[in-house]
Amino acid sequence: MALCITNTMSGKKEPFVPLTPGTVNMYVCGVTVYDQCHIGHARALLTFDVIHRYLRFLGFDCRFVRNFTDVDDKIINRANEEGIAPEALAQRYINEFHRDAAALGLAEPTVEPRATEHIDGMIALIAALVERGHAYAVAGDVYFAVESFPEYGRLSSRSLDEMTAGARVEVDDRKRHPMDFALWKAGREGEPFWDSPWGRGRPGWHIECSVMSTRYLGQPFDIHGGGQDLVFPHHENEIAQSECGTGKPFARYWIHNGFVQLAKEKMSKSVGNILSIKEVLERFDPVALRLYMLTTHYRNPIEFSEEGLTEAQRTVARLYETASRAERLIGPSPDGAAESGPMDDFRGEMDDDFNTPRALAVVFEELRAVNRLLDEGHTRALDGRRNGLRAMTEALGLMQAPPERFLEERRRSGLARLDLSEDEIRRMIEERNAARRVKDWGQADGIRDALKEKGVLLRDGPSGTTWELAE
RNA sequence: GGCGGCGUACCCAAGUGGUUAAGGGAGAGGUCUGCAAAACCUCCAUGCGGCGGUUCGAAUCCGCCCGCCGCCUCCA
Repeated sequence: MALCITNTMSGKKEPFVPLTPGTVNMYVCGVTVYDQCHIGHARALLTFDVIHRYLRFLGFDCRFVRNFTDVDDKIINRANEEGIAPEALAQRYINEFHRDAAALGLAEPTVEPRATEHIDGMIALIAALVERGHAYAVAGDVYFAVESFPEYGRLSSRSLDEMTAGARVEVDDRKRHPMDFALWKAGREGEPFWDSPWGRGRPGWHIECSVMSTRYLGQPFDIHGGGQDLVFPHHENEIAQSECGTGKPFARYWIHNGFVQLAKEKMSKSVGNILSIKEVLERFDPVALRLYMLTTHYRNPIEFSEEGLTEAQRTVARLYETASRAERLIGPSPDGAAESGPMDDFRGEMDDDFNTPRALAVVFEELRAVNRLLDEGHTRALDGRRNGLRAMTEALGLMQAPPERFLEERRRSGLARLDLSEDEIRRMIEERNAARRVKDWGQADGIRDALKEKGVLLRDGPSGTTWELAE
């Protein structure tokens, strides 16, 4: 089965055929850098990280561009409030973004362009639009004339009439049509500006993505992605600008991820229910967050759930413990050949519009199979299955560190939150094992309970007693 | 008002016309263990918001109703 993708443009699942065999060009709208990223951003980031990883897993040479929008009204307003330069504010949040991205374990994009580095390209595209009669200048502003593009509204499947009827559209006499949008904004005092044929000013919101995507990927390119909320107006406007400016089609497959909800509600500033990535990662493992996100299909809404994250945390430990057990028994061989049956199943599910919930079902079945073989000490059969499990979890970005190192790190960071040292735990385990040797079960169980009270769980195995932290 | 999505077991969540409705968690029983824990094994929805309809056959298609959510304004 070949890869199929639900294309927002058609609303249907379509076989994915890249423009150039073996290569995928993908652009994903990044963030406007004026504030901390929240878990809604995390979902979009993780969704496209998994898509990116999976495309590479399939062997595609995947060129992945994710931008920063670093000139915008919100940035200017926020910078003014803080009394600092917009550039400084943007840089601060670009730095913050990079920290979050690293914490989330995102694979690096091929290019990470900034809007302010592409002003020339934007001016050129706007000039082309004016020349072709798709845009008009009014007192230093330049607007896109939506009526000049019959296809306008196709992505979001609505017509200009539907958009205007009863919609909350601001009245602006300078616009020819209420839905016309700004390509270029005349500069005001105290704002960043660039010289242009229409005077000093700055770009409108959508033009930067039209320019940066095609600058690095050509036009048309294969995949354009982003959050569901960008379908209209952002992506609709990008299409209008790019197709009218060049006369060529823009992006071929449109992918949009669903929202993160908080208490059944969309997370938004106005509701005041924002949860930053940082806050969440202070309490939950990034891999657990990733796993949790993947348990719901990327197009569906997902509820932020403490219970769900805690459960995911447990599952991540299970995954790494099994991988670690296997390494101890048969050694590491992450590049070894994988058992083909389960891998085919996994690919079949992922090929079906990146159906991660089903792909995870395969992962869990393999996890059980590997544990069974481990229990039986069946080393010969183990190798292929273990390699397969490893390959699947790596393709999803769930396994990014050697298992033992991950578990060690997890213990260390968890321990930092308890008033207990590793030595102390070892000492108590020693004490308990001494009691066990003389069959003083009361004393042994007492020590175990005391540790459990502190959040340390003991496990007696044939090769001694190990411990782990409760979630 | 216009456009779109969702409602599946105690919880999360796939499945969108056809043998037994994935998977995870919880729960029950079992193997192992001094007892636990972990791991493994077994069980756990004749039913998929409700009511009609189409069909040999529907969670899956159609209609109506109920409930929830998103977009139409900055938003991942």
